[in-house]
Amino acid sequence: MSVEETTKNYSDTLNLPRTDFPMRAQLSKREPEILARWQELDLYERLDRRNEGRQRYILHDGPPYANGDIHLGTALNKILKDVIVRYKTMAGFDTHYVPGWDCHGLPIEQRVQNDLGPDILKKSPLEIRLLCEKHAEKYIGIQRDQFKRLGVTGLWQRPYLTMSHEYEVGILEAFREIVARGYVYRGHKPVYWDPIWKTALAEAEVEYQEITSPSIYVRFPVLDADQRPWLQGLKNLSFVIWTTTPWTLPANLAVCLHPDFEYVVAQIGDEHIICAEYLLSGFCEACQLPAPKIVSRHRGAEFEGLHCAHPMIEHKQSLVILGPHVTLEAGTGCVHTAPGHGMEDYLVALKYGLPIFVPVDEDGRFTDDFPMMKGMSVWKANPLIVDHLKEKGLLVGHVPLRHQYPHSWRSHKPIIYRATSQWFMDLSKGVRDRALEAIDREVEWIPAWGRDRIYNMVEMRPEWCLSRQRSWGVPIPAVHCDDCGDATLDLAVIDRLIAIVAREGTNAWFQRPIADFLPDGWACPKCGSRRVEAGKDILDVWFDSGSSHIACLEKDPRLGSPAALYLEGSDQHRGWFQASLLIAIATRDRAPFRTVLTHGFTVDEKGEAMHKSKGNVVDPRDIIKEVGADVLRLWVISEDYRNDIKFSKQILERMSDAYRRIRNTIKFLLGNLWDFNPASDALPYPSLLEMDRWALHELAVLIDRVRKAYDEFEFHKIFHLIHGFCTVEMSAVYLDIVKDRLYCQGPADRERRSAQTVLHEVLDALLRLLAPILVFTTDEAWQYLKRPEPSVHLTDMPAAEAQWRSPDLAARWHRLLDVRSDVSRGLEAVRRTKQIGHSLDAEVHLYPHSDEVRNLLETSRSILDEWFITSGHQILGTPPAEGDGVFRGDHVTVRVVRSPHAKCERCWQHRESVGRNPEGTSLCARCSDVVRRIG
RNA sequence: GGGCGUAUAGCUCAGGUCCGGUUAGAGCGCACCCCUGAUAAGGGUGAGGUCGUUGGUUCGACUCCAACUACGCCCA
Repeated sequence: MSVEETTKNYSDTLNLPRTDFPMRAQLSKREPEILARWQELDLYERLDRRNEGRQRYILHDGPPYANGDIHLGTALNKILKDVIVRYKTMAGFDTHYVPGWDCHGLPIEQRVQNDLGPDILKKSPLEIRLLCEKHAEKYIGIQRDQFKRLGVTGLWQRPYLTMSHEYEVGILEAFREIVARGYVYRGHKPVYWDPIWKTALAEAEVEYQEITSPSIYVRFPVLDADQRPWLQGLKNLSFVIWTTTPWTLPANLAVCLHPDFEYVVAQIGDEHIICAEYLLSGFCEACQLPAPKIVSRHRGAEFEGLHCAHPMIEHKQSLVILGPHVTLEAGTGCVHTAPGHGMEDYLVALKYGLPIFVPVDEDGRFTDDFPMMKGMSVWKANPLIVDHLKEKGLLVGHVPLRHQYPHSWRSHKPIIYRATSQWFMDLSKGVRDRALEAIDREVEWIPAWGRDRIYNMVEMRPEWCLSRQRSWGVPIPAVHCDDCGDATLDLAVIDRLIAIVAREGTNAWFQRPIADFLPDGWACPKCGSRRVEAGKDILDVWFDSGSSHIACLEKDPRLGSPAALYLEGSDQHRGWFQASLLIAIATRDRAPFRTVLTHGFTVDEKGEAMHKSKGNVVDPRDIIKEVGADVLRLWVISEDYRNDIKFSKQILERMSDAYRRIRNTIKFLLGNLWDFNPASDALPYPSLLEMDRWALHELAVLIDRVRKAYDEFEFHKIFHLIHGFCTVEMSAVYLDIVKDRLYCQGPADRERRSAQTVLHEVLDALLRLLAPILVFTTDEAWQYLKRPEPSVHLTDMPAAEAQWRSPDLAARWHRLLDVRSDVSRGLEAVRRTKQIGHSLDAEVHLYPHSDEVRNLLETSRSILDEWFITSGHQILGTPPAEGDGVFRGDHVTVRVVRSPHAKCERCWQHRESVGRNPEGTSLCARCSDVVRRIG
């Protein structure tokens, strides 16, 4: 018999690991198979049924927009939600996760319009709406498949859609309640306006092109200089403003100054002008004025309340006001303010209670409100206005300017800013204040700074403009009078609409005659006319999604509002969280969520945002194809999502490494449990070897910490805890050590069963703890455990047994780990000299540095060889000098020598007993005994 | 320009927080070594950080203060 064959034979007597659980994951191939199995199992239904009746924990899904494929950020968001939902489910809650989609809105309408091209002219709003609906349906299907592929579980067959009839009813009910409470009013607001198409445009529909505009400096003569002692006696005193849109001057109502800037009164010839000091010289140069002489300096705030003569309209005045939006980048620091034609002008006008004056009609022509040029287009009026100013001596300078100016994406012609009639939600009648109160009293914000963020936003935001001049959305059921032009919101009309929408959807508003929605004999409340038509405006889509707590949560008896948790990106402090909060406050007088959790944004390795133009966009589908959804999920939880979440090639490689390590640990555990039946083979806790009880203590610590991290949404800690446990406590220490017992002892020996008992507990806990994260891998492994539950997802979170926790045991074994580290370093030093290879070739002489360590070692003698994986040890007295196999560690000095004994061919330990057995084999006493017993 | 954040080894994270004080930790990766009975695995040792920058307070700051820079989100 050759040596090789002998070795092989002894190999056969070992209990080597056995499992078909593959080392290589091949997730991109295996995951779809597991998904199919879940489908067959009806896993979601089983889970959902199991949950029914338990305490609720409702994570309410913020609906993604039903347009395009999912991106990395969407994937991250859904994975985070899924981890929470799955954890809470396994922790004993009824989670009933209903995903949703946001279906209405401009992006889809725009896509449809683009596809239609010029044909759009021939389409009615209703036809456009049908195309939009189709588009949304298509992408809901696409995204749903992509989410499922990520392993996200939920009620995919019955999601909530903001365009469903049921949901639309909910939106209208919310709107009705807000109308009923008197929070909706008609007001004005400037919008981008295309005078060619006579239509409002959204920001996204505006493109910028370079044009030449008249750039003029205009005097606003001060009428009441005598009100300020420091202005008295100054001749020809005026503010000077700068504008590139002379046509907005007729609509001027104010001159706006920055309260904190330094302004000067400057003398130029026989006149005095007021402008920001910083801009004085530049402006004089531009207007080719002689050098000014500074008369006095004042803060902007000191001019507030003065009046100027209106430059275009006789007997009209312009008020001097203050605003923080004034800049020193160009002009004079005195800003011509026309609230009907500029967003900032509008906002500052609201503060001062100025009217929103719009002397321009939908064709871009002046109205009766500016009789001088009535009927003339603003573009034609521009030069005439400049001439007029020159005649009146108000023009200080005129310098044509090339600059970027907004154009319509449809007509490609310059557009104007123009205030139009809109519906608003009134925040001033208590809604804002109650919302602020709720932010502090009713909601936990995670991270805590989310509170400051949304609080400031709600506090500072303008009134909510609810109306949009689009087709794809929920109609605002206003009735417009043909005679007086008044628009009315009538609860009876809304109720009729709601009843019809429940059956037909909101298309009804666009296709049925208005009479269907009017109570008998309905007439315009203002003029009594019966000639009326349906309003064409739709609701802001934020109102759609912001109604979800009514349209989704309140409608489903399994859900209910408020929800336990909303979880979205931090952009939603302005978006969904705020819309939801305002609607809930305005209709239910409370917040719709108890906790709001936010995550950051996915960025590239440099921490920069992902943009198509930058070419750093990552498609989650590519990652899934390359490494699988479980690795992607592992990445999601490994990063602290409260900050920005970085993604890079390197990070993904590290994640794949980490995944492999976890997978291999699972494989090793499975491999050593092939002949272990927990019911009959597990040892009771008191019968376990001490080292094994220590391992259980470590497991208990892991379980406690991981569960705490789950409960506190600190997922990245879970990654580090579990990965560290697999790598350090298990692979590097416990599993490495326990291999001897597992392989070499008799299959049913106490030493082996004790270790297996622990391995089984570890594997069981590990799979459950990881189940919400590695949803595929843990379930794949679970099948090899042959448990009654067909899926790990139908089990509960593990809980550590109280008796496992033993701080005394832990303290003792942590000291032993310290010594082990010294021994390892000593072994390594000798290994470098090639005197030993495997640590089993060595015997270690230990010289403790303290009585405490000596005592520790003396009382641990029976396990020291196993613990160090060496062949023999001695505990000795005075440490020798360092050098030649002697290493001075932190706790012991170690001398490493080659074991003088022969090597057991079975367990590879060097033992005095090797060969001293009746059979005459080159085995140690332990192994010859085992071999004899197993025959 | 405003509001809210972030900035510790190549990567992912700890920590020191409120009471500033000896050599700032872990895992991964990397280098080198060992093993070949977890094997496209496993073990060991080791090298990596002026804790974003600059000032200030202090006997002493990564930790306190200020300014700045970069990056992110939301506004303007």
